Amino acid sequence: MSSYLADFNKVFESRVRLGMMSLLVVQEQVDFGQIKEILQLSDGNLASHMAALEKIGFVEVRKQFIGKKPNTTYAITVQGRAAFLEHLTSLEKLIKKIQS
Amino acid sequence: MSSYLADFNKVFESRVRLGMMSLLVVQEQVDFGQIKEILQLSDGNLASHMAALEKIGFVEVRKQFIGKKPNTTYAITVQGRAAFLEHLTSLEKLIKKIQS
DNA sequence: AAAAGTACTTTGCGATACAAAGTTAATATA
DNA sequence: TATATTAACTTTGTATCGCAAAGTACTTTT
Repeated sequence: MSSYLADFNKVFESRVRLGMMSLLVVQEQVDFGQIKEILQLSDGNLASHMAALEKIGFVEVRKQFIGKKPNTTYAITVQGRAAFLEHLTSLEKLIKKIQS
Repeated sequence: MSSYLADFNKVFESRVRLGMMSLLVVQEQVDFGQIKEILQLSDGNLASHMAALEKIGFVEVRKQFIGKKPNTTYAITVQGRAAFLEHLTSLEKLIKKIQS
């Protein structure tokens, strides 16, 4: 791939993962149920995309019990935040390049 | 998919097509060879992604001869430009939403 | 005891991305 | 005139992806 597009992170070439990161970057803690509802995902789809973000260290999982119910919350990591903002920055640059 | 991400055009969820549209939106005429070199694509990959953009009416093909050599140039269509700018606009909105 | 909730994992399939090789048609070269 | 080259594809094959649906494990509610 050319340097023209080198800054775009491949992991963000997915609406689902883009959506997840968007949620996580604004809200420090988001749980499974919230993400599922907001992004309208099936359990499996949510789990697998989140696993991908986890695997590369962009997201951290926190498992706890709320009352008697299991609860899984996700949080963005420092690297995840950096990578996502970098990605958005290169998109912004692209937009500006186009507008000028 | 949630309304949160509904504005993102699926056809632009590809670095190659994103790159092509970026080139075409700033430069009215881009030919096969230029795109190939700038985006570092194989002939086949270029042709198939461009065919996808053509098929949905975002790009127009112009075939001509330059001297005695065949030359294929691509140009963005009105709809293509509109759709791409819309896509970028929703990304901008996302960025702003996040920054606020 | 049965049903439901939470968070997955597995399965299976259709779509996608890509390189590599093959194709077509013209031109240039030996 | 045979062969190689160039340009622009198309075809083929493979690996990966995205997703729904079904299955699993564990717990709680009925």
